[in-house]
Amino acid sequence: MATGRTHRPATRSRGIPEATVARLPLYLRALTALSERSVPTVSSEELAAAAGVNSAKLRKDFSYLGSYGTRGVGYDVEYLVYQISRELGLTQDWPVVIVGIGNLGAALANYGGFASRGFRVAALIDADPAMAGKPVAGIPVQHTDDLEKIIEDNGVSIGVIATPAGAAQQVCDRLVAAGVTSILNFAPTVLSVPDGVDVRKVDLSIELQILAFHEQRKAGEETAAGDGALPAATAPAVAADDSTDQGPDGDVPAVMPA
Amino acid sequence: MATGRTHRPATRSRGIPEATVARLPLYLRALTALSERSVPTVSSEELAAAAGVNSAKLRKDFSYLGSYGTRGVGYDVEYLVYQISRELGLTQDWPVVIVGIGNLGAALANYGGFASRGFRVAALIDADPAMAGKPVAGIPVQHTDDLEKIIEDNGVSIGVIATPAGAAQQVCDRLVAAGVTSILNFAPTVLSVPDGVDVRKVDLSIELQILAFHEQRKAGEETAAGDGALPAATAPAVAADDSTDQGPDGDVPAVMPA
DNA sequence: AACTGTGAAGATCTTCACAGCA
DNA sequence: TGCTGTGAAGATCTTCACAGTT
Repeated sequence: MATGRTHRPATRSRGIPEATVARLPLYLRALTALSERSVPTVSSEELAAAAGVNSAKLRKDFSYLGSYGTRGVGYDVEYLVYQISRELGLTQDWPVVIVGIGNLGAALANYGGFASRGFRVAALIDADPAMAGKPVAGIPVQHTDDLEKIIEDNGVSIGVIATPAGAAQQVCDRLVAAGVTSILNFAPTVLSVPDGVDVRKVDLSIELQILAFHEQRKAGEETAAGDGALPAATAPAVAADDSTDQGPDGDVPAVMPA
Repeated sequence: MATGRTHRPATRSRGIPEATVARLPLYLRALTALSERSVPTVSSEELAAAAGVNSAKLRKDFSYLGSYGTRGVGYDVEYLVYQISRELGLTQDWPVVIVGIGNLGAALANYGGFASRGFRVAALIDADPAMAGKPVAGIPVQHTDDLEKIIEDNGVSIGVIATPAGAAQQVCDRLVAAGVTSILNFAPTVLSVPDGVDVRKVDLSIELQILAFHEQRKAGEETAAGDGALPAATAPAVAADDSTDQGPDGDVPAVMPA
């Protein structure tokens, strides 16, 4: 979605596949955990298991970043953490604004992992005058009227939209006009943005619908395949593949923000 | 991720591509909006624009469901809404439990769109004894001790995990053991599940990291490509493609649920 | 004339399998 | 010997372009 947009001929050299980029955060998390346990090196097999992907895929992914491993040994954990962080642009600080401080917006503001890795909540913005000044997660909520000024003053380039669907496009337009070039959209709307602006969407409704689809199919198979014959595998296996399919929503925004 | 899992030889006939399934909710939402405006028919071109995808893709997607359109005319909105709903399994009611009623869990419980389309919050579960009995979104929170009973009594097959990362796998195991076969995971953990159980993950941290990657690249291009020559397109264009890349997280769960 | 449905080409992504280095 | 890095095969997904239908 919106992300993989190839503005320009899609650079050949710096060309890290979008699917790979989407997995780098996973690897980074697994590596961070290893780092905290002071594990010095990991093999592609071990790391792949921790990240829930297959080892060939992981090696191929890393090959796009360069040759950071050592044959016969594996990868140096600290070194990889640094390289991936750098590649993802996490060695710098990204000020983020959250627009729409309702249930979800407040939950996001309280999200601990935010600050943990390169991101900092620079401001909370809401259209409700009654919210203005009220602190959420220790940060005073500001009114939408000042959106442009806030974006500019803080040099914000990443915005999170957690408003109701109806307000999303308008908020998006203002964010973009003010200089934001990356948007994480929690409202169940398809946002229109100029070329060069990336949009990613997160939607509870869509996810549930996709699960329902598979759930329904399972129910059907039971009857058709006749359960009983071929007990089917039940041994625990790593599930998380690489979510190459997630999709946006379908109805109302995840929680009705202010 | 976990979803596209092809248990069994991957049925040939009923084989709707995973990428298509992920887009059906998008189409459904666009169609529902048209239906509310009493629009009788739409062309693939119009619907595609509303859903933020390209029309050829939409037509191909629909072709997997059957031939529901009329050449020279388009698609009957009501009919398509029904067909897609049926395909997604939304013509039946899916009881859902949310485990971990912290900031995020509460926000999810309050999510209006939940009930709107086939889903019903059957129960809220939290490990904090102090939460027990307290109503959230009008539903009394129940203690984790009763998890199995709740799942069985309500015939729940879809569970939402909004606990801290540390508790996720354990909760997942219990949900699965009690009969849940589809899980929506908001905790930043790779869940291990038996074959046949679908897991989808939603992670704020991952999404932001992916945006940061592209954001960083944009900054680099500016300098390299030398802005000035070739002003580049700036005309608003539909952004939302089809989120075929979303990924799971990387650090802490979206908001620290109880 | 307008628009769907789809074979075929193209682009991406995944997985295999093994050469090559430590 | 152990494990990475990667060409090549395979699987999916996307887009084209046009035949077919109303």
